[in-house]
Amino acid sequence: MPWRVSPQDRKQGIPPDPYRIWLSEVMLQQTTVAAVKAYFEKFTALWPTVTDLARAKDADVMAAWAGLGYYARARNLLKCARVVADEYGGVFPNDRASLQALPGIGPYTSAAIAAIAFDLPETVLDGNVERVMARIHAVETPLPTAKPELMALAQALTPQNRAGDYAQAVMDLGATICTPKNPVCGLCPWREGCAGYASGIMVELPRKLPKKTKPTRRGIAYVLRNSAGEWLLETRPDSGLLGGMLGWPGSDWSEDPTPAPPADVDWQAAGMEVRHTFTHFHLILDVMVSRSDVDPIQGDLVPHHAFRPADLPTVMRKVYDVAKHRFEQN
DNA sequence: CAATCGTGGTA
DNA sequence: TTACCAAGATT
Repeated sequence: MPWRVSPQDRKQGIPPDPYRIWLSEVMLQQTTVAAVKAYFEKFTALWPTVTDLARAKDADVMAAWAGLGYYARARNLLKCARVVADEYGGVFPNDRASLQALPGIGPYTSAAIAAIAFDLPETVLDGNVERVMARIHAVETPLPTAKPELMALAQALTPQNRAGDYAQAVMDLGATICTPKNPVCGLCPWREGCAGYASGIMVELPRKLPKKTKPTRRGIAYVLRNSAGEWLLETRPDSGLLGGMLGWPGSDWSEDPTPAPPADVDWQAAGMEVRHTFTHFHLILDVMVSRSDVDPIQGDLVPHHAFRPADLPTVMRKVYDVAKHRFEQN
């Protein structure tokens, strides 16, 4: 993983870069290593230091984050970089409390940075550690009720030395051996001390409270391109779903959406709907397209050369794909 | 504190 | 096709 200190660097006494540890840990929140890698490389290439990131334009950071999800992370990332640059002289604070006071850094991330970047004996509790602790101690209390109990167990095992390496080792174990499904107990170095394995219930742990089913909402998205090749787009409000991201104007997303065309022109149905699933609902979007040169009621016209579909969040890129297909039919 | 907030891979 | 899941934070 590109954010880890290589064995050679470690041997030469080269310490981890708190900026890279912080950036990787924020990107890894609820996100797989595979998805993060390319984004981490892109961000560190564009902005090698926290001071560079602090000077970036908001729109550039949001565009670079597009596709990774949980966009509040990107807004908080930039806020955090600016606090570190302006109030800490570009140097991350090296204690748990100061770290957790920064935007976008919660209990897990503050502990991870403290342990991994500063070699402090803090305990990290993420989904991996929860699962490993629940299994080796056969904790049958369901999550999230079990969190305090699992934290206490994790703290009891955290070593005073190299807590960061220990934390990463437990997370690696959870990611590769002690996996949610089909754990590879035959290869596990902790098998002999594992109460879950001994009683044969390891696969069922950690238990979780049942989840609610996702409702389906509908909506209408409008894609307009004028004769100059400009696209009608809008920057979404800073808070809420897809906050701060670029998108197509549209209706509300609800059981029965009200049409809200962003310009009083002739709209054509694209003929194909877009389906997308968010954290807590399914969305079905009807796509309307138009070629016209009327002044828009809402949104901004973006020149063709300045518009990159990759800057859109995924649901909006799906809308673009459908609209593009429709435009190319004529 | 329960709800909100993305996406892509996988069984 | 559907549901579940992944190195959580914020309100």
